[in-house]
Amino acid sequence: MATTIKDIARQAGVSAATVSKVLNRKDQFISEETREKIWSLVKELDYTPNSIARSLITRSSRVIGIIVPDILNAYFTELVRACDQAARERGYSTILCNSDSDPAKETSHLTFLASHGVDGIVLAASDLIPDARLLEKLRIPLVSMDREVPDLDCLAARIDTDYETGAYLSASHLIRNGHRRIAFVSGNPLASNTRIRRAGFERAHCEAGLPVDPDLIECGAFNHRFGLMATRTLLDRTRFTAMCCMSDMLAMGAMVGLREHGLSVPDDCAVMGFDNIYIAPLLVRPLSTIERRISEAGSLAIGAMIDFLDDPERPRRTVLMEPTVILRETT
Amino acid sequence: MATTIKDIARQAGVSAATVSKVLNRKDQFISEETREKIWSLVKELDYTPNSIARSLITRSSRVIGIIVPDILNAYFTELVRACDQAARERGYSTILCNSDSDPAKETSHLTFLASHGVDGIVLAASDLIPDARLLEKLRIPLVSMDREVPDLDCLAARIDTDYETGAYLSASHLIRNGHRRIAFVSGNPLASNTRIRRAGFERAHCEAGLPVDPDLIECGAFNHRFGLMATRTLLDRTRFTAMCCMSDMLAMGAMVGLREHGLSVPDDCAVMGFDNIYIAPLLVRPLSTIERRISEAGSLAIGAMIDFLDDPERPRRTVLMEPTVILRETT
DNA sequence: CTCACGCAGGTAAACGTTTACCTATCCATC
DNA sequence: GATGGATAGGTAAACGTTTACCTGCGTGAG
Repeated sequence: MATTIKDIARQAGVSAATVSKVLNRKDQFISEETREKIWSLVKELDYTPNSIARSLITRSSRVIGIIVPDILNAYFTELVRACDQAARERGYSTILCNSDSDPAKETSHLTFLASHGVDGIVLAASDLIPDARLLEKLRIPLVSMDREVPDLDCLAARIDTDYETGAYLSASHLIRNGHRRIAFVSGNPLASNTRIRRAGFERAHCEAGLPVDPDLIECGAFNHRFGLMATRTLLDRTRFTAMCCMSDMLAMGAMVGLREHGLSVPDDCAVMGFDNIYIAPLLVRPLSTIERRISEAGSLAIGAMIDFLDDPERPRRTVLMEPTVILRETT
Repeated sequence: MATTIKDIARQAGVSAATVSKVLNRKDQFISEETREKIWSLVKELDYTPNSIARSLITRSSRVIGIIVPDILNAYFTELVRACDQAARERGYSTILCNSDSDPAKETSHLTFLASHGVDGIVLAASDLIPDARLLEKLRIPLVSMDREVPDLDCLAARIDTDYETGAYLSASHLIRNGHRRIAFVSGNPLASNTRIRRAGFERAHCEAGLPVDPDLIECGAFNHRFGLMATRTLLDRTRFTAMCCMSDMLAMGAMVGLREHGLSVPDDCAVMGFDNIYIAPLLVRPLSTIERRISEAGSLAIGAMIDFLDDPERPRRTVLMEPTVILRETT
């Protein structure tokens, strides 16, 4: 049986209310003597307040829920890590949920987090738009990252990356290097974060006076498995000298596919990634990529969330992060 | 304001107790009619029980805490993913904590998890032995993974890998391939999971009648940063034709170090990893390694935890997983 | 002497559930 | 016609906190 506030109160010869006041530093009207006695009992009995009981009454848990589509994708691992760290620095904790890009799971995580009384939810890029009705109903502050989300009044912030520019930079770099047939590999073709990247990819072609061959486009998912599959499909179907992958995980899969076909990177085929996950420089052939400052994004998300929790009236933030190019050895 | 059990009760014209009974399927003495009315109201009002209130009274949250030293290490990402999945399949959720191999953080996570009423804690490999007094006091079922932990009665299971054999297999493979000077890179030299691996490494040498040169040993941490640093140190200090890295992350760092020195893998220096993280085959030079079945380990951990929660009297399990060799292109 | 106020602390309700135990009705049995 | 066991459901306490409001007491001003 863990120590409760009542144990402290009894041993200190005061009421539970007094102990609570001291613990929460609302102790301006508590004598120095009582205060000291309480603190020393707290230490002695190793008392930790029961967060559950506290949450029940205060309706605040100082916990933030994070939903990502795939924690195995190193991008999200970094993001989650950054969120968690930022949260802890501000006295919050996080609960992680993995949706597998499955809307049903996402919905169930949303209700799970709600029933566990999280103070806010960070919803990271997933292919689909969440059930607006549910979000509306939960009334839990929400920070969306890199995804379309309806404009609810519980939307605390929106953290996005300028995908259009990122994809444009990636394609432009390859075009400048003389490539004329560039494959484009990205996630769910229906999701905005793929459509927008494709627009940037096409703009680069347009400005260079190059056509975009639909045979060079493969969209499906952002993981390495799809990167491999897409590369196999592309290699069977057509010819190209470079690949513009819209995530580093895709690029890693793509390089495996190229290797299978005996093609060397970057001599036979250049590869651009996107995200600059921490593994990118560790691949034995370090990956050229687009830097996205994952940690900063995670930190921003949590910061925005907590700011909103502190003061829901403050104007909503929407941050658009500018990507930059990192050149390594694959291009 | 979320719907509560009282809202349902009022609208159904029954007491909250009745609703609770129906919801928890303790409804043998509730009429079919009432039961249906309640369920339909639950659907209609989108009622989800408040887990906090429930936990408070039942003293069970159906949440399992997981503490890992470094979520960025792909090994732990996979482990956490597997734990989470296994937990969800059995109706539990997980809360993740990252200790950065810092005993102080680990302690604070332990009390955090306790105060949030988790039903159990999975403590994954970290360098140090946790504060036994604290564990003893928390009385929360514990599953330890790949680490030394005092023999408490709240220890539900211990999931370990046969590191001795793993390291032996790794070194033996390299010795069979004709290597005579093999570097050994591992984590914290004081931790048992490094000492044990070193024993296996030495046994392989012993059986082959080879000496172990202390100059070839570098122990520090299991991440890729230390892998890189250790490789630089080793290259400066001595000569070797192979590296026996005790984690894949170390191997990834090592390969970067070898590359810096213009050495090619495996021609100039062979590299063995340990863990078989999912990234290993994605490195452009796929990594030979020791397979550890991370997912199975995670799943076992959670299974053991929940079995223990279901029946604390059942005999404790200690599982020792046997590693196997996976040969790819780095050796 | 009264009043008001500052101080130190107590009282009890509340948060949303679960659950042990109680009540009331009905029907069959002796 | 009393007893008793199903059946259907209600009552209220409990979980561990927080917090609005109350109670004395002492003291200084009027």
